[in-house]
Amino acid sequence: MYNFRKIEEKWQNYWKEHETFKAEDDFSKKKFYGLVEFPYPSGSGMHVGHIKAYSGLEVIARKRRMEGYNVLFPIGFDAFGLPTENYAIKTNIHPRIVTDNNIKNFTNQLKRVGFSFDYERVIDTTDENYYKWTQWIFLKLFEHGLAFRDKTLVNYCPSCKVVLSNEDSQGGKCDICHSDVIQKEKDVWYLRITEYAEKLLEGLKDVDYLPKIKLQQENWIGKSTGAFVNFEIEGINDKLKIYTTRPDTLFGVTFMVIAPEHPLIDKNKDIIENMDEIYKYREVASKKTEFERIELVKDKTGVLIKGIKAINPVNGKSVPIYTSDYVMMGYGTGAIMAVPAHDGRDYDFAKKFNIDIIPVIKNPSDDTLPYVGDGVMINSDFLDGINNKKDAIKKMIEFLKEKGIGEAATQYKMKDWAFNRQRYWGEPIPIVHCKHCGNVAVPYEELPLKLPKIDNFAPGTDGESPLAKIDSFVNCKCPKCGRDAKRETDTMPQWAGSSWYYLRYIDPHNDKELASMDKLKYWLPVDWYNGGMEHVTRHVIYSRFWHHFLYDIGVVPTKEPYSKRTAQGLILGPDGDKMSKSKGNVVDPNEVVDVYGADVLRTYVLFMGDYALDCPWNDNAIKGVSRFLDKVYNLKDKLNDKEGYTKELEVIINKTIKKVSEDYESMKYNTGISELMKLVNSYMDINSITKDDYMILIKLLHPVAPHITEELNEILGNTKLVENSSWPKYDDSKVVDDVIVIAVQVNGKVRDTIKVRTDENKEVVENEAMSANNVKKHLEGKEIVKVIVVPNKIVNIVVK
RNA sequence: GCCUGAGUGGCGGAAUAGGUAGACGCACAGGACUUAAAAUCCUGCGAGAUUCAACCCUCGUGUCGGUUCAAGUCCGACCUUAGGCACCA
Repeated sequence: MYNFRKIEEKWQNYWKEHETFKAEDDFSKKKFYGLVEFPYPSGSGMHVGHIKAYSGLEVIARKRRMEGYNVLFPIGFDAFGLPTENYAIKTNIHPRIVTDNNIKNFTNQLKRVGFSFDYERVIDTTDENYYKWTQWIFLKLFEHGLAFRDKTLVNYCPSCKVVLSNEDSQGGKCDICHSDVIQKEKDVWYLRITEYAEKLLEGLKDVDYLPKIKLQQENWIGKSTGAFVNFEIEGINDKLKIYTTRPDTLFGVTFMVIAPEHPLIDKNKDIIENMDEIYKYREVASKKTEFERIELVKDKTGVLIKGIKAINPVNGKSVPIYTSDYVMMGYGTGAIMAVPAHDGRDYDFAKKFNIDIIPVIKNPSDDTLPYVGDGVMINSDFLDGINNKKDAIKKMIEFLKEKGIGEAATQYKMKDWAFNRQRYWGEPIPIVHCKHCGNVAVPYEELPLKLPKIDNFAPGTDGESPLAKIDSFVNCKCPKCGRDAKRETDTMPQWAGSSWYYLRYIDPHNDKELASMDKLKYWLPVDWYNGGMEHVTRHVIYSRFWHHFLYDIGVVPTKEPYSKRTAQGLILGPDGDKMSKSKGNVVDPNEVVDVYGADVLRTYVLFMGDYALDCPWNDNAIKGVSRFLDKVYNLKDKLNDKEGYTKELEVIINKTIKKVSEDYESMKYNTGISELMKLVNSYMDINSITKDDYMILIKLLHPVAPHITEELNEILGNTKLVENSSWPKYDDSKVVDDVIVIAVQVNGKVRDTIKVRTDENKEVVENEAMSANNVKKHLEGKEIVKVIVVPNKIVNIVVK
């Protein structure tokens, strides 16, 4: 085995000394900005999953350097967050110290693997020079009315007196003390991301994201089109506004449903006859946890509101109004028109409460209801006989508009972004609450608003942040009127720092602005962003939102932050399960580097399977990769420049360059590496190889296994790094063999193979095929119906 | 329930403008080298039938149908599995 320890240490030191991977702000050069998701520096150190995630773009970054690009390939740390805070609570060690140690540990590990990051540009979201600008962006959002305070219901544990996330309160029980979680009303900060829903959706058209990534974002944004329709309330001067995506089915409305919290109820509590019953229902519904709501999907509950009725504006029919928790206040108008014949949920409800069901679209196959498909309108007056989707929707919307009872409308599922946590280890929200002036922004020149040093990180009582206990932090003067005021004590969520970090890499030490426009203009957009599928909705959408906003206020020069986004698959444990400490199937990258070296680890994580798919770790398979690199190294003993190579080898080499180049670009690293293995096998089969041929292998392998290739390059007497050399080119005329083997089928079954010249004319090929030994046998006594010759591919003889 | 992927040897996985299924690697078996082992090198390796042996033959890419000279690949219906969304009107 080659001495990887010595070689890898040597080259890592060399790269560090010579700043080999430093990105230059030289605007005359063509640039490539490759981005990987920066890690959360957890106490348990790096995971092999990190190695896989970074190795993908590492290959591209190194290839780009060889192609002459000025490459920015940065790394940093997303270091605010709960695990560190919880660890601090347990051990009473300050999160700052914990974070610094973890970052040190991560950095050492990253360097041991030899990633070509520019360590001059490392950022840490918990650094006050960084979060100063996170706070700055928040203030800009606040200034533009996109950050606001509103009441919401949060999961609250009355025993621990803390606000819990959904994850920490599963099944309605507090994760820590197992008592019942209640829903508590609280004032929280929101970012108005819904304002950008359309722009975020629209922007997807201009970027190159994997189709499944675009789809997930589209679903997350959840645009739907339909109409608002106003229903009169019988006898009183009031209206019920509903949202529907199916205005075509208006004639099929047999009842209305409103959310339990709908204001119509309280507004009319004097005429409603069964308020007691409704109050009771409302209370039960509000206590239902998320979990129960999902479980009880099929069992519809609700209460008929007695005393008020709605009038269907298209036919004047009087219909009952129910309240049910299957309609939610947070979407549309919190009220729906129910068409049980053509909606599954309305149908279930109607069956349970014995309500009329009137079909308005003919089910083309049978009369089964509910029928949610398209078809011809029936029982619908002026819509009868036309197709619902093609014509009825349009016609109905025109009708609604003309009569002034409704209009076309668009809705989004996406909700505003709840932007605060009651925790210590996060960016302080730079707002002061003043009795006289309300919520007042901390002046820009006072940023960063530093996180005060405290000793007790446990959450405050009554669901408050630990910061609420620090009087010297809380008590302050109102920046506007100068009177006594109190600071906001909540901190920002972990998503904040990661929403703009790619901008800071571009100009990490700037203390005047978050990044200079000149540099942003040169480096943006990120050319290629790779990361996990789990961040495709939240993180990527949040950062796109911030970027769009920053574009609108003239801080960044592009609309979209990332022009391309890909995602890698997980590395599963050797048992095929997701790696987790509790299962004991976690592979430590350090141990692999100790035994096999960094180059083997890097090569293996890329070779183990399709980069985009999940794949189990296999302790044995890594040996094959180790053998491969040994062979590459040992080939140096076969060097002999005198001997010229054969035509056959020339084709193999050209084909390899082509295939490897293409495979790297499409992240098919596994087949790219297998191609290199084949090339090595070809080299092994001959007596000696030339330096030129060896260099091709070294260069193609370099992005994957850079230490061994730099070493071999030096052994070959080159003074220029492989990293600074050029990517091999192939000759298009030399990627095809002169003679190829093609299969001959009889009735679709392969019976023999023949050797023919490439692009040989059809007649010759046909004759060859007919006279192949085993083919003749199958043709005996049969009548030839047809002969199909596909050039350079196959011959198929059809017989009877 | 809806939306996405994925189902191919003992294992990880190759091969899709339809054209020799199983590249490459692992594991395994036999051989060479060695006092021996490790390492390395060579050979074999989907299943079955047949044969002294080879050729040859049959079957085979989750299931069932279909289109085609030809289907892992296209179409229809389903099954399993992973992930995402979830009473979104």
